[in-house]
Amino acid sequence: MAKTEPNRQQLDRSAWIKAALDILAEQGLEGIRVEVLAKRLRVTKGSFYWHFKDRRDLLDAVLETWKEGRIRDIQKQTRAVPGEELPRAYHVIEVYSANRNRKGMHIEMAMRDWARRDAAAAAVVEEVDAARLEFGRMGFMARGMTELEASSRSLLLYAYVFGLSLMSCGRFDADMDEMKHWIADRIAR
Amino acid sequence: MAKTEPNRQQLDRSAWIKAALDILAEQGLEGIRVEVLAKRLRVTKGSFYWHFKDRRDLLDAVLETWKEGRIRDIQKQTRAVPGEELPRAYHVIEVYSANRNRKGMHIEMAMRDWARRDAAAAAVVEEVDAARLEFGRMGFMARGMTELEASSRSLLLYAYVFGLSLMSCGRFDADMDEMKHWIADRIAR
DNA sequence: ATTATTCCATACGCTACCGTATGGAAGGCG
DNA sequence: CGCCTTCCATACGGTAGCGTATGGAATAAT
Repeated sequence: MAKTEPNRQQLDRSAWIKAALDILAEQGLEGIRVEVLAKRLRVTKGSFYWHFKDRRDLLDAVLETWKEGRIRDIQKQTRAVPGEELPRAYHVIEVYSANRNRKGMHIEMAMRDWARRDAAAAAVVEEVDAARLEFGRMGFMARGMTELEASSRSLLLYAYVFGLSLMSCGRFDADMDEMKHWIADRIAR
Repeated sequence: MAKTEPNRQQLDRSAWIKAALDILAEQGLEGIRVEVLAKRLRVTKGSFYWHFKDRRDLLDAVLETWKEGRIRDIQKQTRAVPGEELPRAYHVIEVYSANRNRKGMHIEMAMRDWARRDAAAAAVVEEVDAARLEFGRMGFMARGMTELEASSRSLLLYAYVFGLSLMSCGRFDADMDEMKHWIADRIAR
Protein backbone atom coordinates (compact mmCIF):
# COMPACT_ATOMS: atom_id res chain seq x y z
CA MET A 1 0.00 0.00 0.00
CA ALA A 2 1.30 3.38 -0.94
CA LYS A 3 1.98 5.66 1.96
CA THR A 4 0.95 9.22 1.14
CA GLU A 5 1.59 10.64 4.57
CA PRO A 6 2.85 14.22 4.43
CA ASN A 7 5.42 13.67 7.17
CA ARG A 8 7.86 11.95 4.92
CA GLN A 9 11.16 13.65 4.28
CA GLN A 10 10.83 13.50 0.52
CA LEU A 11 10.16 16.73 -1.26
CA ASP A 12 7.81 17.23 -4.14
CA ARG A 13 7.08 20.09 -6.49
CA SER A 14 4.60 21.71 -4.13
CA ALA A 15 7.24 22.16 -1.44
CA TRP A 16 9.46 24.06 -3.85
CA ILE A 17 6.54 26.11 -5.10
CA LYS A 18 5.53 27.03 -1.57
CA ALA A 19 9.08 28.10 -0.73
CA ALA A 20 9.23 30.10 -3.94
CA LEU A 21 6.04 31.94 -3.02
CA ASP A 22 7.49 32.75 0.39
CA ILE A 23 10.58 34.24 -1.21
CA LEU A 24 8.47 36.05 -3.77
CA ALA A 25 6.61 37.78 -0.95
CA GLU A 26 9.80 38.65 0.89
CA GLN A 27 12.17 39.63 -1.88
CA GLY A 28 10.38 39.70 -5.18
CA LEU A 29 10.98 37.67 -8.29
CA GLU A 30 14.74 38.07 -8.33
CA GLY A 31 14.91 36.45 -4.92
CA ILE A 32 13.76 33.12 -6.35
CA ARG A 33 17.11 31.40 -6.84
CA VAL A 34 17.25 27.65 -6.95
CA GLU A 35 20.34 27.36 -4.78
CA VAL A 36 18.82 29.71 -2.23
CA LEU A 37 15.59 27.74 -2.13
CA ALA A 38 17.58 24.54 -1.78
CA LYS A 39 19.40 25.90 1.24
CA ARG A 40 16.12 27.00 2.77
CA LEU A 41 14.65 23.53 2.21
CA ARG A 42 17.82 21.95 3.58
CA VAL A 43 18.57 20.00 0.44
CA THR A 44 20.83 20.59 -2.53
CA LYS A 45 19.86 21.66 -5.99
CA GLY A 46 20.23 18.08 -7.10
CA SER A 47 16.76 17.68 -5.69
CA PHE A 48 15.48 20.73 -7.53
CA TYR A 49 16.61 19.53 -10.93
CA TRP A 50 14.96 16.25 -10.28
CA HIS A 51 11.55 17.84 -9.79
CA PHE A 52 11.92 20.70 -12.25
CA LYS A 53 13.43 21.04 -15.67
CA ASP A 54 14.96 24.39 -14.86
CA ARG A 55 14.25 27.62 -13.00
CA ARG A 56 11.69 28.68 -15.58
CA ASP A 57 9.77 25.47 -14.95
CA LEU A 58 9.45 26.45 -11.31
CA LEU A 59 8.39 29.99 -12.16
CA ASP A 60 5.64 28.70 -14.44
CA ALA A 61 4.45 26.38 -11.69
CA VAL A 62 4.40 29.31 -9.26
CA LEU A 63 2.27 31.30 -11.69
CA GLU A 64 -0.16 28.44 -12.17
CA THR A 65 -0.45 27.75 -8.45
CA TRP A 66 -1.08 31.38 -7.63
CA LYS A 67 -3.63 31.77 -10.40
CA GLU A 68 -5.63 28.75 -9.33
CA GLY A 69 -5.61 29.83 -5.70
CA ARG A 70 -6.80 33.33 -6.48
CA ILE A 71 -9.55 32.20 -8.81
CA ARG A 72 -10.73 29.58 -6.34
CA ASP A 73 -10.99 32.32 -3.75
CA ILE A 74 -13.08 34.44 -6.04
CA GLN A 75 -15.42 31.62 -6.91
CA LYS A 76 -15.87 30.87 -3.23
CA GLN A 77 -16.98 34.43 -2.60
CA THR A 78 -19.23 34.40 -5.63
CA ARG A 79 -21.36 31.70 -4.05
CA ALA A 80 -22.47 34.03 -1.28
CA VAL A 81 -26.14 34.60 -0.57
CA PRO A 82 -28.10 37.03 -2.75
CA GLY A 83 -29.09 40.24 -1.06
CA GLU A 84 -25.83 40.35 0.86
CA GLU A 85 -23.87 42.14 -1.86
CA LEU A 86 -23.27 45.35 0.05
CA PRO A 87 -21.74 43.82 3.17
CA ARG A 88 -19.69 41.57 0.95
CA ALA A 89 -18.28 44.57 -0.88
CA TYR A 90 -17.29 46.04 2.46
CA HIS A 91 -15.78 42.72 3.39
CA VAL A 92 -13.62 42.62 0.28
CA ILE A 93 -12.39 46.15 0.87
CA GLU A 94 -11.68 45.32 4.48
CA VAL A 95 -9.80 42.14 3.69
CA TYR A 96 -7.60 43.69 1.03
CA SER A 97 -6.90 47.02 2.69
CA ALA A 98 -6.26 45.64 6.16
CA ASN A 99 -2.74 45.29 7.40
CA ARG A 100 -3.17 41.61 7.98
CA ASN A 101 -2.70 39.46 4.93
CA ARG A 102 0.52 41.32 4.25
CA LYS A 103 2.10 38.32 2.62
CA GLY A 104 -0.76 37.94 0.17
CA MET A 105 -0.54 41.58 -0.82
CA HIS A 106 3.21 41.38 -1.21
CA ILE A 107 2.72 38.50 -3.59
CA GLU A 108 0.14 40.55 -5.46
CA MET A 109 2.66 43.36 -5.87
CA ALA A 110 5.46 41.05 -6.87
CA MET A 111 3.22 39.38 -9.44
CA ARG A 112 2.35 42.71 -10.98
CA ASP A 113 5.95 43.82 -11.05
CA TRP A 114 6.79 40.48 -12.65
CA ALA A 115 4.00 40.90 -15.18
CA ARG A 116 5.63 44.05 -16.49
CA ARG A 117 8.51 42.02 -17.94
CA ASP A 118 7.12 38.54 -18.46
CA ALA A 119 4.35 37.58 -20.84
CA ALA A 120 3.31 34.47 -18.91
CA ALA A 121 3.01 36.43 -15.67
CA ALA A 122 1.10 39.16 -17.47
CA ALA A 123 -1.38 36.61 -18.78
CA VAL A 124 -1.94 35.15 -15.33
CA VAL A 125 -2.44 38.54 -13.71
CA GLU A 126 -4.82 39.48 -16.47
CA GLU A 127 -6.91 36.37 -15.86
CA VAL A 128 -7.06 36.95 -12.13
CA ASP A 129 -7.91 40.61 -12.54
CA ALA A 130 -10.59 39.81 -15.06
CA ALA A 131 -12.19 37.31 -12.70
CA ARG A 132 -12.12 39.75 -9.80
CA LEU A 133 -13.47 42.65 -11.78
CA GLU A 134 -16.23 40.50 -13.16
CA PHE A 135 -17.12 39.28 -9.69
CA GLY A 136 -17.28 42.81 -8.36
CA ARG A 137 -19.29 43.98 -11.31
CA MET A 138 -21.92 41.28 -10.77
CA GLY A 139 -22.17 42.18 -7.11
CA PHE A 140 -22.91 45.79 -7.88
CA MET A 141 -25.31 44.94 -10.68
CA ALA A 142 -27.26 42.73 -8.30
CA ARG A 143 -28.03 45.94 -6.46
CA GLY A 144 -29.65 47.41 -9.56
CA MET A 145 -26.89 49.57 -10.89
CA THR A 146 -26.25 50.17 -14.55
CA GLU A 147 -23.49 48.20 -16.19
CA LEU A 148 -21.30 51.29 -16.43
CA GLU A 149 -21.69 52.15 -12.77
CA ALA A 150 -21.18 48.57 -11.62
CA SER A 151 -18.06 48.14 -13.75
CA SER A 152 -16.69 51.47 -12.63
CA ARG A 153 -17.22 50.74 -8.95
CA SER A 154 -15.61 47.34 -9.33
CA LEU A 155 -12.59 48.83 -11.04
CA LEU A 156 -12.34 51.59 -8.47
CA LEU A 157 -12.55 49.05 -5.67
CA TYR A 158 -9.67 46.89 -6.84
CA ALA A 159 -7.52 49.77 -8.05
CA TYR A 160 -7.95 51.41 -4.66
CA VAL A 161 -7.07 48.39 -2.54
CA PHE A 162 -4.05 47.51 -4.62
CA GLY A 163 -2.92 51.11 -4.83
CA LEU A 164 -3.30 51.56 -1.12
CA SER A 165 -1.06 48.62 -0.40
CA LEU A 166 1.85 50.16 -2.27
CA MET A 167 1.58 53.60 -0.74
CA SER A 168 3.28 54.47 2.47
CA CYS A 169 0.86 56.44 4.57
CA GLY A 170 3.14 56.69 7.57
CA ARG A 171 2.72 60.43 8.05
CA PHE A 172 -0.82 60.54 6.88
CA ASP A 173 -2.53 57.99 9.02
CA ALA A 174 -3.64 60.09 11.95
CA ASP A 175 -7.21 58.98 11.29
CA MET A 176 -6.51 56.24 8.83
CA ASP A 177 -9.33 54.04 10.05
CA GLU A 178 -11.87 56.80 9.65
CA MET A 179 -10.50 57.58 6.22
CA LYS A 180 -10.75 53.96 5.16
CA HIS A 181 -14.36 53.90 6.27
CA TRP A 182 -15.11 57.08 4.38
CA ILE A 183 -13.52 55.63 1.27
CA ALA A 184 -15.27 52.28 1.62
CA ASP A 185 -18.58 54.13 1.76
CA ARG A 186 -17.63 56.14 -1.29
CA ILE A 187 -16.82 53.01 -3.28
CA ALA A 188 -19.56 50.65 -2.15
CA ARG A 189 -22.45 52.78 -0.98
CA MET B 1 36.87 80.02 -20.47
CA ALA B 2 35.27 76.85 -19.34
CA LYS B 3 33.21 75.17 -21.99
CA THR B 4 30.08 73.68 -20.46
CA GLU B 5 28.55 72.56 -23.70
CA PRO B 6 26.57 69.33 -23.33
CA ASN B 7 27.93 67.88 -26.57
CA ARG B 8 31.21 66.87 -25.05
CA GLN B 9 31.99 63.18 -24.90
CA GLN B 10 32.74 63.22 -21.18
CA LEU B 11 30.21 61.60 -18.91
CA ASP B 12 29.11 62.84 -15.54
CA ARG B 13 26.99 61.40 -12.76
CA SER B 14 23.75 62.65 -14.29
CA ALA B 15 24.30 60.58 -17.43
CA TRP B 16 24.62 57.43 -15.36
CA ILE B 17 21.61 58.37 -13.25
CA LYS B 18 19.51 58.98 -16.32
CA ALA B 19 20.49 55.63 -17.79
CA ALA B 20 19.75 53.96 -14.48
CA LEU B 21 16.26 55.47 -14.43
CA ASP B 22 15.67 54.20 -17.95
CA ILE B 23 16.64 50.68 -16.92
CA LEU B 24 14.59 50.98 -13.76
CA ALA B 25 11.51 51.71 -15.85
CA GLU B 26 12.21 48.87 -18.24
CA GLN B 27 13.44 46.11 -15.97
CA GLY B 28 13.13 47.13 -12.37
CA LEU B 29 15.79 47.54 -9.74
CA GLU B 30 17.64 44.33 -10.51
CA GLY B 31 18.22 45.54 -14.03
CA ILE B 32 20.51 48.30 -12.81
CA ARG B 33 23.89 46.64 -13.29
CA VAL B 34 26.98 48.77 -13.69
CA GLU B 35 28.46 46.73 -16.51
CA VAL B 36 25.15 46.80 -18.34
CA LEU B 37 24.82 50.55 -17.95
CA ALA B 38 28.41 50.95 -19.12
CA LYS B 39 27.69 49.02 -22.28
CA ARG B 40 24.58 51.10 -22.88
CA LEU B 41 26.60 54.29 -22.45
CA ARG B 42 29.35 52.89 -24.66
CA VAL B 43 32.04 53.14 -22.03
CA THR B 44 33.56 50.67 -19.59
CA LYS B 45 32.96 50.43 -15.90
CA GLY B 46 36.26 52.19 -15.34
CA SER B 47 34.24 55.32 -15.98
CA PHE B 48 31.55 54.30 -13.55
CA TYR B 49 33.91 53.78 -10.66
CA TRP B 50 35.41 57.15 -11.32
CA HIS B 51 32.08 58.92 -10.84
CA PHE B 52 30.61 56.61 -8.19
CA LYS B 53 31.98 54.86 -5.18
CA ASP B 54 30.03 51.70 -5.90
CA ARG B 55 26.65 50.50 -7.14
CA ARG B 56 24.94 51.61 -3.95
CA ASP B 57 26.24 55.14 -4.51
CA LEU B 58 24.44 55.19 -7.86
CA LEU B 59 21.24 53.82 -6.36
CA ASP B 60 21.22 56.52 -3.70
CA ALA B 61 21.73 59.15 -6.38
CA VAL B 62 18.84 57.68 -8.35
CA LEU B 63 16.61 57.91 -5.30
CA GLU B 64 17.59 61.50 -4.62
CA THR B 65 17.11 62.55 -8.24
CA TRP B 66 13.70 60.93 -8.45
CA LYS B 67 12.56 62.43 -5.15
CA GLU B 68 13.56 65.94 -6.10
CA GLY B 69 11.88 65.68 -9.47
CA ARG B 70 8.61 64.41 -8.02
CA ILE B 71 8.47 67.01 -5.28
CA ARG B 72 9.28 69.80 -7.74
CA ASP B 73 6.38 68.60 -9.83
CA ILE B 74 4.05 68.73 -6.88
CA GLN B 75 5.12 72.20 -5.88
CA LYS B 76 4.59 73.41 -9.42
CA GLN B 77 1.02 72.20 -9.33
CA THR B 78 0.47 73.66 -5.88
CA ARG B 79 1.01 77.15 -7.23
CA ALA B 80 -2.13 76.96 -9.35
CA VAL B 81 -4.81 79.62 -9.13
CA PRO B 82 -7.31 79.48 -6.28
CA GLY B 83 -10.81 78.50 -7.30
CA GLU B 84 -9.49 76.07 -9.88
CA GLU B 85 -9.14 73.14 -7.50
CA LEU B 86 -11.78 70.94 -9.09
CA PRO B 87 -10.43 71.02 -12.64
CA ARG B 88 -6.96 70.51 -11.24
CA ALA B 89 -8.09 67.39 -9.45
CA TYR B 90 -9.45 66.08 -12.74
CA HIS B 91 -6.19 67.02 -14.37
CA VAL B 92 -4.16 65.01 -11.86
CA ILE B 93 -6.38 61.98 -12.31
CA GLU B 94 -6.16 62.32 -16.05
CA VAL B 95 -2.39 62.66 -16.09
CA TYR B 96 -1.75 59.69 -13.85
CA SER B 97 -4.36 57.32 -15.22
CA ALA B 98 -3.70 58.02 -18.88
CA ASN B 99 -1.73 55.57 -20.93
CA ARG B 100 0.83 58.17 -21.82
CA ASN B 101 3.52 58.74 -19.25
CA ARG B 102 4.02 55.00 -19.10
CA LYS B 103 7.66 55.36 -18.24
CA GLY B 104 6.92 57.57 -15.28
CA MET B 105 4.40 55.10 -13.93
CA HIS B 106 6.78 52.21 -14.42
CA ILE B 107 9.33 54.08 -12.35
CA GLU B 108 6.67 54.67 -9.71
CA MET B 109 5.99 50.95 -9.55
CA ALA B 110 9.65 50.02 -9.48
CA MET B 111 10.27 52.53 -6.71
CA ARG B 112 7.50 51.03 -4.60
CA ASP B 113 8.71 47.52 -5.22
CA TRP B 114 12.18 48.69 -4.26
CA ALA B 115 10.85 50.38 -1.13
CA ARG B 116 9.59 47.04 0.14
CA ARG B 117 13.15 45.83 0.65
CA ASP B 118 15.25 48.98 1.05
CA ALA B 119 14.97 51.48 3.86
CA ALA B 120 16.37 54.38 1.84
CA ALA B 121 13.92 53.79 -0.98
CA ALA B 122 11.09 53.45 1.52
CA ALA B 123 11.97 56.81 3.04
CA VAL B 124 12.01 58.51 -0.35
CA VAL B 125 8.68 57.04 -1.39
CA GLU B 126 7.21 58.05 1.91
CA GLU B 127 8.33 61.63 1.44
CA VAL B 128 6.91 61.81 -2.06
CA ASP B 129 3.65 60.23 -1.04
CA ALA B 130 3.32 62.55 1.92
CA ALA B 131 3.84 65.58 -0.29
CA ARG B 132 1.28 64.39 -2.82
CA LEU B 133 -1.31 63.47 -0.24
CA GLU B 134 -0.88 66.80 1.46
CA PHE B 135 -1.22 68.62 -1.85
CA GLY B 136 -4.40 66.77 -2.66
CA ARG B 137 -5.78 67.33 0.80
CA MET B 138 -5.26 71.09 0.55
CA GLY B 139 -6.96 71.17 -2.82
CA PHE B 140 -10.07 69.48 -1.49
CA MET B 141 -10.12 71.56 1.67
CA ALA B 142 -10.04 74.72 -0.42
CA ARG B 143 -13.43 73.61 -1.66
CA GLY B 144 -14.80 73.64 1.87
CA MET B 145 -14.62 69.98 2.76
CA THR B 146 -13.89 68.69 6.24
CA GLU B 147 -10.40 67.53 6.95
CA LEU B 148 -11.52 63.92 7.04
CA GLU B 149 -13.26 64.11 3.70
CA ALA B 150 -10.41 66.01 2.07
CA SER B 151 -7.80 63.56 3.36
CA SER B 152 -9.91 60.59 2.35
CA ARG B 153 -10.48 61.87 -1.17
CA SER B 154 -6.80 62.61 -1.58
CA LEU B 155 -5.87 59.13 -0.45
CA LEU B 156 -8.50 57.57 -2.67
CA LEU B 157 -7.24 59.57 -5.62
CA TYR B 158 -3.63 58.48 -5.40
CA ALA B 159 -4.39 54.91 -4.38
CA TYR B 160 -6.72 54.65 -7.36
CA VAL B 161 -4.33 56.03 -9.96
CA PHE B 162 -1.44 53.93 -8.75
CA GLY B 163 -3.58 50.84 -8.40
CA LEU B 164 -5.01 51.31 -11.86
CA SER B 165 -1.57 51.40 -13.38
CA LEU B 166 -0.70 47.96 -12.05
CA MET B 167 -3.91 46.28 -13.09
CA SER B 168 -4.37 44.79 -16.49
CA CYS B 169 -7.80 45.72 -17.73
CA GLY B 170 -7.38 44.12 -21.11
CA ARG B 171 -10.67 42.27 -21.09
CA PHE B 172 -12.52 44.85 -19.10
CA ASP B 173 -11.98 48.00 -21.06
CA ALA B 174 -14.92 47.93 -23.40
CA ASP B 175 -15.91 51.35 -22.11
CA MET B 176 -12.80 52.17 -20.19
CA ASP B 177 -12.97 55.86 -20.97
CA GLU B 178 -16.49 56.16 -19.67
CA MET B 179 -15.54 54.21 -16.57
CA LYS B 180 -12.58 56.46 -15.93
CA HIS B 181 -14.85 59.48 -16.19
CA TRP B 182 -17.36 57.93 -13.80
CA ILE B 183 -14.58 57.19 -11.33
CA ALA B 184 -13.01 60.64 -11.66
CA ASP B 185 -16.39 62.15 -10.83
CA ARG B 186 -16.75 59.83 -7.87
CA ILE B 187 -13.35 60.85 -6.49
CA ALA B 188 -13.31 64.56 -7.21
CA ARG B 189 -16.90 65.69 -7.45
C1' DA C 1 17.87 -11.48 -2.38
C1' DT C 2 18.44 -9.17 -6.55
C1' DT C 3 17.02 -5.58 -9.34
C1' DA C 4 14.87 -1.34 -10.63
C1' DT C 5 13.18 3.14 -9.50
C1' DT C 6 13.03 7.23 -6.97
C1' DC C 7 15.14 10.90 -4.93
C1' DC C 8 19.06 13.50 -3.55
C1' DA C 9 24.40 14.76 -2.87
C1' DT C 10 28.62 16.06 -4.92
C1' DA C 11 31.46 17.90 -8.22
C1' DC C 12 32.14 20.42 -12.33
C1' DG C 13 32.15 24.04 -16.03
C1' DC C 14 30.17 28.26 -17.37
C1' DT C 15 28.38 33.11 -17.23
C1' DA C 16 27.31 37.49 -15.25
C1' DC C 17 28.44 40.52 -12.17
C1' DC C 18 31.13 43.43 -8.47
C1' DG C 19 35.00 46.01 -7.09
C1' DT C 20 40.17 47.08 -7.51
C1' DA C 21 44.55 48.14 -9.58
C1' DT C 22 46.98 50.21 -12.92
C1' DG C 23 48.12 52.40 -17.20
C1' DG C 24 47.20 55.81 -20.63
C1' DA C 25 45.18 59.65 -23.42
C1' DA C 26 43.87 64.49 -23.54
C1' DG C 27 43.62 68.90 -22.17
C1' DG C 28 44.69 72.90 -18.77
C1' DC C 29 48.69 75.32 -16.81
C1' DG C 30 53.10 76.52 -15.14
C1' DC D 1 57.78 71.94 -23.19
C1' DG D 2 56.95 69.16 -19.18
C1' DC D 3 53.50 68.30 -15.59
C1' DC D 4 49.35 67.47 -13.37
C1' DT D 5 44.60 66.51 -13.18
C1' DT D 6 40.65 64.40 -15.22
C1' DC D 7 38.52 60.75 -17.19
C1' DC D 8 38.38 56.29 -19.10
C1' DA D 9 40.29 51.38 -20.77
C1' DT D 10 42.17 47.04 -19.57
C1' DA D 11 43.11 43.34 -16.78
C1' DC D 12 42.43 40.79 -12.66
C1' DG D 13 40.47 38.22 -8.69
C1' DG D 14 36.37 36.96 -6.42
C1' DT D 15 31.33 35.57 -5.67
C1' DA D 16 26.73 33.92 -6.90
C1' DG D 17 24.05 31.44 -9.48
C1' DC D 18 22.55 28.16 -13.60
C1' DG D 19 22.50 23.73 -15.49
C1' DT D 20 24.77 18.95 -16.14
C1' DA D 21 26.83 14.62 -15.00
C1' DT D 22 27.30 11.04 -12.11
C1' DG D 23 27.21 8.33 -7.99
C1' DG D 24 24.75 6.66 -4.01
C1' DA D 25 21.16 5.62 -0.64
C1' DA D 26 16.60 4.21 0.23
C1' DT D 27 12.54 2.17 -1.13
C1' DA D 28 9.63 -0.66 -4.05
C1' DA D 29 9.15 -4.51 -7.34
C1' DT D 30 10.02 -9.19 -8.74
